[in-house]
Amino acid sequence: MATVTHAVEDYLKVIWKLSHRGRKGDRVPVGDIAVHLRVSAPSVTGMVQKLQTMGLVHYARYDGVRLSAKGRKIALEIVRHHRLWELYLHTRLGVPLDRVDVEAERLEHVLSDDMEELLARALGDPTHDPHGDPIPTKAGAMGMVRGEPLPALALATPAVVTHVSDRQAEKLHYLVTLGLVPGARVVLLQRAPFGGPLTVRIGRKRCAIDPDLAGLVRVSADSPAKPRPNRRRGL
Amino acid sequence: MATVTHAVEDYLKVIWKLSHRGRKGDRVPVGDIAVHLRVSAPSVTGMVQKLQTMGLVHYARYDGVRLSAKGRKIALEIVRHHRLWELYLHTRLGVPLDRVDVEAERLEHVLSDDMEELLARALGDPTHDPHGDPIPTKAGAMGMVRGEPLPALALATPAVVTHVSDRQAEKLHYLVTLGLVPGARVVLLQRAPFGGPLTVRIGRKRCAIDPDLAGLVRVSADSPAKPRPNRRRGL
DNA sequence: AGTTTCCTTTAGGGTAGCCTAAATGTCAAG
DNA sequence: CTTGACATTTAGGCTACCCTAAAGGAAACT
Repeated sequence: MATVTHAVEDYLKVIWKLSHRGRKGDRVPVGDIAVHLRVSAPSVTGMVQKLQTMGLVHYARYDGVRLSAKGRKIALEIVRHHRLWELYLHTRLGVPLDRVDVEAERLEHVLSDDMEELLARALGDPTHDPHGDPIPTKAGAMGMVRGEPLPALALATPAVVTHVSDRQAEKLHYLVTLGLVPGARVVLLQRAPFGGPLTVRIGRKRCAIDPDLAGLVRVSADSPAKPRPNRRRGL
Repeated sequence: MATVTHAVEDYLKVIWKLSHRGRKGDRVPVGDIAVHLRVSAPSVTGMVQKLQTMGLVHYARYDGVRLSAKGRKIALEIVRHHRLWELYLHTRLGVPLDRVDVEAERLEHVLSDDMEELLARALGDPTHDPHGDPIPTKAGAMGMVRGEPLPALALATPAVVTHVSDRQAEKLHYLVTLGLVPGARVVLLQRAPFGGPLTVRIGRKRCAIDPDLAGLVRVSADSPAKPRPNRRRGL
């Protein structure tokens, strides 16, 4: 079996991510992979063919890519690494929420099994990363993203942020400056008509926010049962 | 200027290390580099030529390699990364002393300036790594290895281990099992004649140890001024 | 069906870093 | 000063990953 290089890991992770957007089954278009990896389409075709000979993906010309069981296992390992590092960087080193992704991107490829175990233990075998995304277990099982989209929250109901999407870096950065991070207490005060802005109380500040942007945030009505760890201030 | 790849960093680090053994000035033989990087000699020649065109080393055929100022700066950065990670892994994650090197070997290449700063701060801007090796400052200044070789210690004088060489992995492992790690309290009880074994009290255990092996350990007569952090047990 | 448009793939190249085999330089001992 | 032992370099090749330009398929509109 050929070696699983960093590049291979990157491809598998991206394929895994994209296959969860449920467009055409779980078949991922080659072009999408190219965009997300910032690589040319021919490069992707080439690598995907290689991944197939390695038994990591299923692939037919002009018909998208699908992870094999073996490929998915590796992808989940990488995701686990990534999210463990994110949590670690955020809670232990104080790396700001909107920067952990970039750092973890490089660290994820560099984590031995021993270290993974120590890292997970030091963090108390966590189930979610600092964005609220679930961390796959070593066996490959994975929880759900918790909560409902902030725009769907009932008015005047105290809630806690459970998840902030990290898909778009700049938007995430803005949400962080608003204080809209996992663990924050929020109340939806008002919904302007015609898809207008939401008025939200975040902590003790109040602000208006576009519903599309707010859609990147998930909240859970205030059951203070699960106070997730989210110590330390940002940089 | 060409990119500083991981491989380039590895070469510079090894050249830096080897140039400190003071054999022929600071000119490092190509062959030694090959041995230490577990790479063929021709590969080294090729890379060294490339490093020269990058202005990172001085090099003349058949006459060894010397770091340029630019090369040394990069090498010291990598050493700083390496030793910061070692200290972090050991004190914060409980990675055993005889394994931190391997892990840090990969992590050293993956540390942004921001992260380096956070890491150093989280550790209290330390001056020495868990083996007792000095950590270069960001500016490139570096302290000394402290203490004297254990075999040179005066008899019956309480002392503290300040440094354990990590050059030979198996020997280090053995020293760790003896408890001969930085911070440990030792007393040299007896020196057998004709280069025979030393009898040493380590903590409250007593053991006999070959003087060559003991030479890998440095100690400082017991001034309890600097109790270096060395928390957590091993794996 | 014909044609346009938008993927996607093939063809052909490039760089980085490693290798082995063969040639060449250095140095010391006869 | 020659020769043998050993270190080093040159020559030629391989793999991994990326690229651009051009060819090929699929799907949608006329």
